[in-house]
Amino acid sequence: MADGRAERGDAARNRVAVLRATERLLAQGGGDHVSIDRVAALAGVGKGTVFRRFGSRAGLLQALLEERSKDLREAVTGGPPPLGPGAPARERLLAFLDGLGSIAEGNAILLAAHEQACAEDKYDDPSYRSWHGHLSALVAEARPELDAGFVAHALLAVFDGALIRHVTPPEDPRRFTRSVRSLALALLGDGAAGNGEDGRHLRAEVAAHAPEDR
Amino acid sequence: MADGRAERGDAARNRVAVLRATERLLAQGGGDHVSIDRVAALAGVGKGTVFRRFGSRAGLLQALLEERSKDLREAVTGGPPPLGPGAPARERLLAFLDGLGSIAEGNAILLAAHEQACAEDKYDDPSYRSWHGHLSALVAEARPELDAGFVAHALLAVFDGALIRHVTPPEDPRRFTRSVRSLALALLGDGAAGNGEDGRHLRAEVAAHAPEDR
DNA sequence: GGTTAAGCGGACCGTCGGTCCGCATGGATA
DNA sequence: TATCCATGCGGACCGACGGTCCGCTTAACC
Repeated sequence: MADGRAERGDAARNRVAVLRATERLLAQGGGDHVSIDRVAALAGVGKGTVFRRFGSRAGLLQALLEERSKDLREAVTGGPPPLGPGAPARERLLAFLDGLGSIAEGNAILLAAHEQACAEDKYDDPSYRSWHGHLSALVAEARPELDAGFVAHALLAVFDGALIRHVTPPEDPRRFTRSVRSLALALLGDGAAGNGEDGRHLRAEVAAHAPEDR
Repeated sequence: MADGRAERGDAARNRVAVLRATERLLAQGGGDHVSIDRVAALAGVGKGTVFRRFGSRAGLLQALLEERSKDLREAVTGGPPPLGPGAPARERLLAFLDGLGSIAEGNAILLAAHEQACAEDKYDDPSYRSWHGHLSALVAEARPELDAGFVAHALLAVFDGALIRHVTPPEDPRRFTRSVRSLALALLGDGAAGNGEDGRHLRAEVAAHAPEDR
């Protein structure tokens, strides 16, 4: 966006064709089933086109992932509380993890494929950096005595495609997100502000900072 | 071990040659620098031999990793406290994480290469299963109200080769292990002030999922 | 020395991610 | 509508990879 030149019509058409082909392949086979050759063939496009558009296999998967998490990103930066600014850090953090959990549960295979493709560069990926920045700011605010940066890495480390598949039984597809939430609660010291149902206990041991964001 | 047949002399010799070649390549280049062809060539051995011995690239790296963590495994199962049986769960857990941290810090590249090679099967790897079993038993004992299985996965998730390299500055090679320890302390509730005395609650918010993963 | 199963090696295979470059075309301009 | 060229296209091509196969060698036991 904001490029000097606008994207040409055929280019735009091809981009969505490639993206759609990728998700179809992802859905019908494992992550390693998605090779560039296959994607290109299914999209009815040359291989070179895929690389011109996305740079690499990792870039392609990244783009798809970004598309799937765009809503969350917007909600986090500019939406209403508790995801967006305005809510206490602790609540924002839990809400964010819930949101990320939903996405991750629905895209475990994509996630795994992306991790595989990124290999070492995963932590330099702008998308990862942004989640990490957000999370670690919230951790720093909610629990200043912790090493926020590392805790944020640790929380994100759990969003591993293969792990999600490993701990998700077919009959309980939301279990992963619940587990993440209870992990976060244990880390933050489970005060209040869980889900609405059992918010009866309230604990003020570690001062929860007043609502103030950023 | 305990095979019907003993290992033939040349086979044994070749096995160590391959292992040594692998670690030399690992040391002198990145994880992707270790291809089977190169390993075989450096070991002065045919490619087929490597596969006969180790089954796959993942198996080869696994074997090397196992060799590097053999001491820890023995210390954990049969050694003196606090690593071995006898110490309180909390202390054993911290000692174990320290031990694993040391290994991981010294083998981040190997670790990363192994993760890359294992891809999806990582969580079925016997070595992973064993660490996970140990950790989750300790967590269950130290903090019965937590979902021990998932917490154990979360703690292990942090031992990611690429992450370790990412958070380890050259001038402080032990930083990762310290971070892990403080993470664990936060999770277990840091009995910071007193030792056996732990000022925290014991809340029984139902966090107990079935202790079973798929 | 003879026998035989275990081990060996490297040619071979299919596939992959990625590059390259001659050709087609969208779309702004006149 | 005719011209023009940057942008984009496609698929042949490349080197490298993990893994297999099979005819030959050899260690170890009688």
